[in-house]
Amino acid sequence: MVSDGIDRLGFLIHDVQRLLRKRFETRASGLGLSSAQWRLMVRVAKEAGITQARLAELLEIEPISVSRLVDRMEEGGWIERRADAADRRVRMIFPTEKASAAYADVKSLAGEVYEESLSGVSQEDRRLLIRVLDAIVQNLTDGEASSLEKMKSAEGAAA
Amino acid sequence: MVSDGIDRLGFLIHDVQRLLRKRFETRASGLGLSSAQWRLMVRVAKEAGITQARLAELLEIEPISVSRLVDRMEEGGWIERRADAADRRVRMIFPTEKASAAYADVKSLAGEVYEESLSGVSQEDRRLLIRVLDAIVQNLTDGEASSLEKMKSAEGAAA
DNA sequence: CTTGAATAGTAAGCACGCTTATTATAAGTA
DNA sequence: TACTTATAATAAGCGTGCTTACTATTCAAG
Repeated sequence: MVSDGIDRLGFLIHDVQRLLRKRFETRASGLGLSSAQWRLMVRVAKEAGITQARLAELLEIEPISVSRLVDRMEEGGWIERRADAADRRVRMIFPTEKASAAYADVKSLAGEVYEESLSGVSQEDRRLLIRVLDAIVQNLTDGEASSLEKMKSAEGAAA
Repeated sequence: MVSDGIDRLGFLIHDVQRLLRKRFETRASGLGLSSAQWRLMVRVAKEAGITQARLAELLEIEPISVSRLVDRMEEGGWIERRADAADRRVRMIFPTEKASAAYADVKSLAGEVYEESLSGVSQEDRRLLIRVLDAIVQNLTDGEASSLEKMKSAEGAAA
């Protein structure tokens, strides 16, 4: 009950995240693509022309973090910013040729890392792992992420 | 096979780690203790007088990262550095009164966060989660961490 | 004892997250 | 139309990780 290991959950998740990131970045070091940059690249690949504000929402990081990540990715030649004719505040993000060419390779590289990390784990246990991780995300997201808006409306009505 | 969700493992682990850290730090914000500082504090609580070099090994971060983490924790009044009479290179780390007093509270706070995150997950699934995460750490650690030393010996013999 | 390698700690500077504040533009309203 | 508020992006500066490079000290060989 006390020794079910749940008290190690935080440290364990921290370790797994660190090791996965390290191994991915070691593999991708030839490309010069970090895991944060890869996460953003996936979104841009799915929706070319996406705005930075939308990227911030999807990646659940702050707009300023997107801004600087995009800076470095633009320098690295992975994406490019273009102006939006309809809204001059907006910078639309497009993948470069280089990004489109590398996409499939990086994706399979990520797949290899996952495969290595799950060596010896049964298909059934893998499915359960994903299911439980999804549940954790749900539990920690409920009443946090989307309730920000609700809070604002509620408080706003009182003020 | 393709849709077992394993291709989301990296993003999922990343999200879980981020959400756990965020919730912990929100709860602990009154204390002014970050999750990185908490990880270090646990080690110091278990072994008062531990050296920074040993902390770097245990936390699996670089000595320079420990150095600056310890700087901030010293400023925060959580730990103190003391000289080692036997080895003047060494700075021994001790918890302060404040740290000792807060330890149990922070530990139970962490427990609450884990409990919230696992709401609705059966005891059996929790045990399996921990087991699989341990397996991943094993898989990603093998031939990396401890082989550093072996590499050095091997290369050293050739040079 | 002296020389050279190893070890403990730190400095400088970068990546990627944050908070807080600012600028430019759009959109809503009196 | 003019004023106010909201939105998109960025700037400045901090926390926590990294690499690379440095100092101080200890240890191992000779």
